[in-house]
Amino acid sequence: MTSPPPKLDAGELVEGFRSYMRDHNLPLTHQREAIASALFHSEEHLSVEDIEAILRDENVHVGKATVYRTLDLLVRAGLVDEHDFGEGFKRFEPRSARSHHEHLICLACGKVVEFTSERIERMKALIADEHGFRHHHHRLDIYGVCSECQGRAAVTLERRPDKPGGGSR
Amino acid sequence: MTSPPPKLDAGELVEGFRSYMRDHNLPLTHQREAIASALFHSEEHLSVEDIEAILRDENVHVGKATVYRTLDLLVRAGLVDEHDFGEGFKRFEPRSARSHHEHLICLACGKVVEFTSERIERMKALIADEHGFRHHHHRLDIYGVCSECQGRAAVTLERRPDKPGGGSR
DNA sequence: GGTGGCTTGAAACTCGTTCTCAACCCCGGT
DNA sequence: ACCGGGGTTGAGAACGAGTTTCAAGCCACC
Repeated sequence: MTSPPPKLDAGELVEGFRSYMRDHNLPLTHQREAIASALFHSEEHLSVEDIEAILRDENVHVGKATVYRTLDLLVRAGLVDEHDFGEGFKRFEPRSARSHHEHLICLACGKVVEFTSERIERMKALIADEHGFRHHHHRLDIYGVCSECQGRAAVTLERRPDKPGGGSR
Repeated sequence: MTSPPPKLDAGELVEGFRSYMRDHNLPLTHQREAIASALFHSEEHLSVEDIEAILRDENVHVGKATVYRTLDLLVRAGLVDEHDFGEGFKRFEPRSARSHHEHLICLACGKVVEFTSERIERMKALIADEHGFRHHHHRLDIYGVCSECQGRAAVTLERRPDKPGGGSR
């Protein structure tokens, strides 16, 4: 959906995956490599469906159970982050070298923009502390309409996760 | 799960619901009143299952389709907020007179604590602006372990929504 | 090359949520 | 009070993301 920006360290991630597998005595199958590679070479926040489509385009057939299983593996390996933008399904994103980031989601076109904020990082720790919580992780998603979509006349906000008016799945 | 704090303006909300129905020429059925009342008189973030249990205890039988439909109605009426804490199902909360608030979720016991932060309110607008987004709404959930659960020895973080290691549904 | 154990894929299954449709109820008019 | 029509209800079927099952297959080490 967004223009394809410079790839980040896909190679590194693939290498990290290989060594994780080796270290854990897990076989590195073709399927696993294909899935990991598809995800690592993408800048998007991919859904399982997206991943299946990419593999299909590459004429690699992988059952969906395997896709789910491998994504689980990647998440547990710490190489991929799992997100729920309230669409009714999950999205996955390679964990880059970049620090933790938040998301801006366009309600009109679905585009996801990432950003970081030192201040928010500090604040969340403070707030957890204030309430006696030991902070584990957090999630900040800001939903709005991106500049491009604001241009288009009378944008109807179809996808409105976690808010009034949200449609069906 | 939490101790029952002073009820907020349940009566007001029920009244608001009645006038919304009247204004929109929608029939006010027993089922709808029962569902709205159950939700408005609760301080918790209720799941559909929770609501069904409350109604069952009151010996009011309501089909689950109706529960979902009525919740939809309440959300559209702006009287109820819908939340997704990554548990695989939604939770509903009466929209109190209080301003928008964020959530602190205990990964061990599931307790949800609400808080507000002027600074975060301002920051989210600023950030949206910076990226050319017209801000619509946002969601900030902080996951951690509450003070009570920190006491219990070796708490295993079973429910880890939106993060590595998250279990099944 | 053989072999043991983990992985795979298809299909069945789970579970939250939505849809379908005939029976039913609310409510304004009488 | 009674009617009538349009929205509502409930049971169950349907749906869709995600998980489980299990026999067949592949990886890696010998």
